[in-house]
Amino acid sequence: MSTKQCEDMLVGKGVRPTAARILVLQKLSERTSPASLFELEAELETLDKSTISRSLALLLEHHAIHSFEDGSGSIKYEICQSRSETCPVGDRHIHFFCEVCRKTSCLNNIKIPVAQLPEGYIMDTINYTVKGVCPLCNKRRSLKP
Amino acid sequence: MSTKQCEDMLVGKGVRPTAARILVLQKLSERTSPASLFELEAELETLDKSTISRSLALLLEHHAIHSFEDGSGSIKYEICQSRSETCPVGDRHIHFFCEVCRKTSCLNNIKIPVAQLPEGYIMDTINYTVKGVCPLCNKRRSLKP
DNA sequence: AGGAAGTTGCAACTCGATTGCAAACTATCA
DNA sequence: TGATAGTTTGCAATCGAGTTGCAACTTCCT
Repeated sequence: MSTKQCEDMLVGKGVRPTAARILVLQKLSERTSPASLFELEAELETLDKSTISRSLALLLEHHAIHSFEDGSGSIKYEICQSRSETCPVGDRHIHFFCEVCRKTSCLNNIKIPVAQLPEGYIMDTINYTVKGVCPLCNKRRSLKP
Repeated sequence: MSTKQCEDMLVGKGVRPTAARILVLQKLSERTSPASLFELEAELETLDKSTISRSLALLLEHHAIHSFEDGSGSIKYEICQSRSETCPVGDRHIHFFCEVCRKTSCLNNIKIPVAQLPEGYIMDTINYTVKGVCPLCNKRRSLKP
């Protein structure tokens, strides 16, 4: 997304579009896989870790981004694809965490299966993350055993 | 489970049944909801945090227990229900994390929906955790708004 | 019994993330 | 324009979960 688009998205979500927030959102929009705070820090050299952390918290609060744990030990962040105010959980895709290369990827074509909860439970979001071995590592493995 | 049963389970999984490991496994077997390292430490006063941590790592390795992230910031552990060597992911239940009381509970009747992965991906395990508001907190909320 | 291997507790450390605080910036209004 | 209140940012310190190095202890085997 362009800087302008990011700015517009922030305003649309009710967030004051500061330089730092635009940079964080734009970086997330450019990526093809979810990013951790650490990765964002490395890719946004001009911003401090704490500034990125606070920006992410604000973007999360205003539903401009999602977060989830993939088992890597750090929380992953991803821009919210849906432009609607409430991003329906059933529209969201699942993630795959490779235990060999420790990379998380989006399985964009596979949507999160939404379970029917018992009476009384209110669903906010679902973390559906598959752990295993990705095709690349799988191939690498079978070549040199 | 009795001490003897825990010991047998450890031996069956190929783990030397030391006092610490039996205590950790037994504590997990007694609980109705998953426990964090911190909780286990509090409930097992005679054992050191590091001993519990190492025991959990070993039990995980030998598939006597499962672990998953619920978004609380700490990893949760749960005894493996299935007595079979490989605990099939489709037999496992989903979890619910309440964002109000920050407690994780098992939804024993709801099994993890298993997605079909694209060619080349090897599935090891799935983390399916729903976040939201539990019935108790929901009720409490509606009483005093 | 004696020695090797495995296990445990303590303290120190690692790592991801957050917080307190002061400086810098922004918006608003006189 | 300049004063001022409110917001945002960067730095350093801190937090909290978890792991590791090491020495003491236990278990196992002959």
